[in-house]
Amino acid sequence: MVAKNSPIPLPGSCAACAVRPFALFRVVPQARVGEIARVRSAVRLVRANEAIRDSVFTLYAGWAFSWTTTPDGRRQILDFHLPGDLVERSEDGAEVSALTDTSFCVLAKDRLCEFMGRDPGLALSYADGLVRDRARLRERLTSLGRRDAMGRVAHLLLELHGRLSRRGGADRTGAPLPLKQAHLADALGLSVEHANRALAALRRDGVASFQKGRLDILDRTAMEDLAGWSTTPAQPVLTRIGA
Amino acid sequence: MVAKNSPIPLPGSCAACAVRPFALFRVVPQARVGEIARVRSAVRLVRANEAIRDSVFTLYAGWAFSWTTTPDGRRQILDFHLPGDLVERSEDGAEVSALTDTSFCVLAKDRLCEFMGRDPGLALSYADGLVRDRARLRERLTSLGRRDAMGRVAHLLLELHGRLSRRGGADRTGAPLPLKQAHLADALGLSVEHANRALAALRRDGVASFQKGRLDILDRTAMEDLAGWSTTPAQPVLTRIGA
DNA sequence: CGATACCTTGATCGATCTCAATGTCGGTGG
DNA sequence: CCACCGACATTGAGATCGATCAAGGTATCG
Repeated sequence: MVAKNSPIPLPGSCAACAVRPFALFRVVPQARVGEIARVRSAVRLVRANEAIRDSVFTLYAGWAFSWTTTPDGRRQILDFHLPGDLVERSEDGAEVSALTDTSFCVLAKDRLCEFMGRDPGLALSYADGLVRDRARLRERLTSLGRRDAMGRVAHLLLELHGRLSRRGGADRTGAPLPLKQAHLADALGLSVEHANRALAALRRDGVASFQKGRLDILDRTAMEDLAGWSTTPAQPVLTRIGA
Repeated sequence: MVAKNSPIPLPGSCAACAVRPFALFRVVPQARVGEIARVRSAVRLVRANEAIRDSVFTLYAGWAFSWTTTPDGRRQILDFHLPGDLVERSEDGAEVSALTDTSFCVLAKDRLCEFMGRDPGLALSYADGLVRDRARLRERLTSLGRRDAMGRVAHLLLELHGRLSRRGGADRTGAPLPLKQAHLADALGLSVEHANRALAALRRDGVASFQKGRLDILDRTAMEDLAGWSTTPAQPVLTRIGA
């Protein structure tokens, strides 16, 4: 509700887009950027905690997340979305909400489909994103199925750190993470209280500290160990497109 | 190890393939089946419980499953694969094993990539499969995060029943499921003993019975209720290809 | 008949949830 | 400037669900 002055940058020209190297359209050569612009149907800004109603968009700035609720009203966070991510809503009953203030490019479904139907490289880029989503979900499933609270928390923190690193949004020892403990809890199938205790334990053991929106990795080895971190960084086997 | 006479059919000509309507290549018109045949690099038969080493294949007969283990040796089943499913190995550290005796067509990665790079419809068909995988994983994640043992079991049984139905492998009231209780447990993050108790409870309450490789849905409504079943059947938003 | 794989049951233990406070901090209105 | 408020984080105690450990039971197969 609070308006505050918006520090959130809005996406500008596709040609100079800062997140394109990480986004769906990274495979489109500079000479054909015009075709991208025609797929973009709107630019939008959504404030933290607001729902996002557009069904396909590329996040430009800020974080978002997808979630569902069970009939008894408990929330499960399905994935976090970072700048550059292609997000699709209502693939199922899932909702998408802004975690921080966000800005993004809304894509026209039909025009995107048409573009992909004409450009196999783009379709494969789309598939590549899906393969990554799947890999992430599989890791998370393993967390919820077979890791204890500390392991789950450590694993998610490492995952987010890694994703940020790849985009240049983190240094080796830490990163800003705009999450609340409730987000961690709802992503990991824990109660807020227990998530809190797990974080406290990580801090107590000198493994990692996550406070005031900042993650600090104090002992990477211990953390990977706790998380059962797979050294293999999930290589897509079929979507070896250019980038 | 036991040889038995193999009741497992081997895939034959692509043109007459019985599972193609559900498989990646469903989008290739009959006139161009020849191109499919060139992607197939081998036909294989793998016995129940054996590992599958091929990295990309279309399952033709039997069931398979993907799984990982945590460093402490606990198994997490990531997904079950049914006839027609495209399966990729080693996208991460995950293994694939035959659940029953299986037969499948091994695909040559490079030739498949080349085909998809030439035929956007095929690439989109690939993406479509990934979207479905993702939807399934999200449902499962919700199960492990927010549903209790009975809910998880009910949900997975309904999911498998639905997938079989769509292929004509089930009737409204039940279906053959070649799983052991250990598979349910490892897919759902439960101990075998507790999975057993959950199944017993479902039977006791007249909801569903899963015994000797057969699922019987006794009270569909109660079961969906327990499972927190989402009525929305996960519609892909971007991959509206022909089939 | 024994062996093996799978299912079932019981008793106990422990991780995590729930419920109920308390603490902290930034912002806001007086 | 101060008192208050709301959002979030933290802590404690007790209740629970599901894990573990330990036996049996059952069926199939050689």
